[in-house]
Amino acid sequence: MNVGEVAALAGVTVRTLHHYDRIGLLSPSGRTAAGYRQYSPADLTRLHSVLLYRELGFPLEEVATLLDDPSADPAEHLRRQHRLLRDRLERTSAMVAAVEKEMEAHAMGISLTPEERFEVFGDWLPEEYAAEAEQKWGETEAWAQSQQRTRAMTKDDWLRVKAESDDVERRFSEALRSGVAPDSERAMDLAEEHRQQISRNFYDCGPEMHAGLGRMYVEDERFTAYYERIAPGLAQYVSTAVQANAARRA
Amino acid sequence: MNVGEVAALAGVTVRTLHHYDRIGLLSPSGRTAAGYRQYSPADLTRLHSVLLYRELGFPLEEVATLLDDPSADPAEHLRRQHRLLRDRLERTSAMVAAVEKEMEAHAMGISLTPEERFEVFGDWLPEEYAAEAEQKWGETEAWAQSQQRTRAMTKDDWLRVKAESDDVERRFSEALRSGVAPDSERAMDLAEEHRQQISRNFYDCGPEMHAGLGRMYVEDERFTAYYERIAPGLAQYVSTAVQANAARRA
DNA sequence: CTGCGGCCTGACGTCGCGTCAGGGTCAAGC
DNA sequence: GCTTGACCCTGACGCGACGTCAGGCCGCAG
Repeated sequence: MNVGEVAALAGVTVRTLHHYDRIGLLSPSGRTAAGYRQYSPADLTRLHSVLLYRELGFPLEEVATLLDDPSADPAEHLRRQHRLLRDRLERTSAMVAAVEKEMEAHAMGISLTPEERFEVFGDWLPEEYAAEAEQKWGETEAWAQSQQRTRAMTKDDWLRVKAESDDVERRFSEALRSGVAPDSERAMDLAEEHRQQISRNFYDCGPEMHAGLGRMYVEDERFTAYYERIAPGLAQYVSTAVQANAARRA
Repeated sequence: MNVGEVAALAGVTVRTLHHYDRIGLLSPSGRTAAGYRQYSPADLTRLHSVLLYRELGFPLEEVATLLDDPSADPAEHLRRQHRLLRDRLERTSAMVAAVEKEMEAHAMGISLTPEERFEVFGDWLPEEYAAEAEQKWGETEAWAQSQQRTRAMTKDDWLRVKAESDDVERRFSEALRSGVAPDSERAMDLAEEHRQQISRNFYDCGPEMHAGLGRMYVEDERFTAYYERIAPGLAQYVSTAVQANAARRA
């Protein structure tokens, strides 16, 4: 893909891509004979991360160090991005609530104290500060250990993890075949096991998030295909079980 | 208040306030004999709006035109800010969902298509574009009319609106006095009337938002005081009724 | 072979401040 | 009354992340 196409796809200008090239943040993996920039799928993946981190307020230089850190795998980035986005969500909710409070105060003819009105700005510092905090925390042992564990997944570990999930998937398909209802106790227990497995091995996955994944299993064809290849009807089955389990734990 | 205090309160640097002064975005309403900037409460209010709009991605010059527009009253700004924040909330949710999807895809060993991964960036353009859109839409008649209606609240209109809400508050306090349960049909109907009144006269207030307001009536002393001055126990009563009504309509 | 759109590389402009530099101000303590 | 240290002032330059030309090279449709 050449610059124009990438720019259109990612919703940025060509100039931005030029800039990222010059500062070494994202250099296309190839050039044509005429010097045209050629972007590979891997470049697009990187661009995606760049844009996410940028949106979250990181300076480009820091984005570069984050992405070029050889000790941070893709899953690590996804976890970080997820955390940062959830922070932002929380903060935005707080701001919405603050504005609603002001609306109501205004309607009633009450006026708020300045401290109160700025409090949502005051104790903020998350996104940008998150970078610093992370650097500081990056030095602590707890963090280092958790880093270690996820990063140090050897091929063996991966096979073990894969075996674990294969096991749950197999038991799901057995339950399906033997006519166990997807919203039954047994199916829900399997779903819960699935959730805990994800939390242990990949990322922190609460019931709410798990329910979201469940929906995806039937809404996105690729995830559907993944389960349907194991057994026909399994995607819908797992999806239902997962959502029933989420409802149960809520 | 002088610059340092304001800066600390609002969570910005002194330099930022200097900048806003120079570009005429926010000039303190007074100076001491020695030339020290003196910020009034009104200045703080303006600063608050400035920071909100800035956070939402508006260029400062545009913020200035928004705030200096004599045809936009405070309520108008609150409505706009509320709308923009909700847009942002939606967008951030979409991004969170996208990241979760990628996490799951990654865990399963599936890879997403580039189009898909960028779609949350692609069809975006809300916040910044919102400004443009607003300018374009600002020319349409429908918008102009709705502007007219809210802005054109004369003293008479205000009195009528006030009478309306006084009426509901009075009927609430009657219900309270005569022992009608706050989660009864009657109380909930009053709550619903309250909600529709707000929507008609002030801002669009859905059940969910109304429930939030209800919570505030007991959590924030000023709102509590407002209702308690009408009748003791009314704050809690209205709060319960409002939330019961919200639950009913959900 | 001639447009015409897309790509290239400088190079300068812009926005929203950060960061000194050089100097007055003010409340506190000696 | 005088110093001292924190806070304030006004330039003025710097910087990050691009926007915006300018001048020129592809590439392919007609």
